[in-house]
Amino acid sequence: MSPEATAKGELPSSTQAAYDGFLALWPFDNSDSDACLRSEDADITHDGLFSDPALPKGLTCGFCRRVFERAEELQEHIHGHIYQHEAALSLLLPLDARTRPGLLGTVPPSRFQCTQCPASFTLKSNMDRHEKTIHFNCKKMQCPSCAKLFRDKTDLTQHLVSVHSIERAFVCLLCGKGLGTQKNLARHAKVHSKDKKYVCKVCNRVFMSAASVGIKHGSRRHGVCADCSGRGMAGHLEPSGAEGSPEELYPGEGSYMEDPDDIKVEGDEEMGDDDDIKWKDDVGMAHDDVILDDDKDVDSSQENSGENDKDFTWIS
DNA sequence: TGCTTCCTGCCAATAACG
DNA sequence: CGTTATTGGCAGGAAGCA
Repeated sequence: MSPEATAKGELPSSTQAAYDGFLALWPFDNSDSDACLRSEDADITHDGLFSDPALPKGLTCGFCRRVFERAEELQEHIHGHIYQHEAALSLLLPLDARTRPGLLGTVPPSRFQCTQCPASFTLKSNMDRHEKTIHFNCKKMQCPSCAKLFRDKTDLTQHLVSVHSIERAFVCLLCGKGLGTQKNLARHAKVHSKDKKYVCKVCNRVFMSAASVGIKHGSRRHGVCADCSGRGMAGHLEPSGAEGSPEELYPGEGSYMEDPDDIKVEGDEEMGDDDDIKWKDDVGMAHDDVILDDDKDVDSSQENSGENDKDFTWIS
């Protein structure tokens, strides 16, 4: 994250990720089938919360729809919601973002904030799109085969090709496998390319896909595999076990590094065939699986041992 | 300026494999 | 059955166009 970007108030990727996580906690209401009209129908209270016109006004919680008999009870109840959300956000956001004024209450300059949730966007049109699709559940493109709704033509086309079409227009030149979309072909190509593997910076295990690095939410952002980020973390901690969370162990921008200079496993030529890949010996993992053999790997692993907390080992 | 479209990355679900 | 690879869908950024 450049200072310029910081000065502009843009969110670091980790912060945006925290935002994403927070959005999952935000009480979206997509239940209204006629939600495209909702922006006109719905009332926004002074707290910025939805008040459903169909429910008794002023006595219904905009978060959970609980109905109260007295306004004071409702007010106290809503404050509880707000406290919960702010507490959750304070845990999700990096320290600098927590302390930076404006993040919880307003948008950074040059960004457009959604009127219904804390999300902000670089373009107003993107914000409008967000509000329509997320808050008003307005998706115009419908699949003629399964009636599933999509945001735009591209998503629908991708769905049609990948789900309903037998034809696989995009063929892998290396294995002949056909894929429905260019995106899937590009992703499939990584299977053959040895220059795109993902290595956990704690245990150095190599994964074929980014999704496999951290199945569990969040761990991938720190370049730590699911094992090391959560349940399996204890095995890789210092005996003192002082610092517990992956966030504490691997702070920073939250994004993985993609710097070939930091790669210590000598990816391309060292790995040879995929079958040659094995687990690192020094982490005590199962040896049935693949690992980067080669003395160089061991050496570089040792070199890297003291800087595990520096960068995500991202082979590219 | 607003809308549409494409590109991209992420996550969850599922298939494949040992 | 556990782990890894693959896939489909979602959503934000940004370019193109009227």
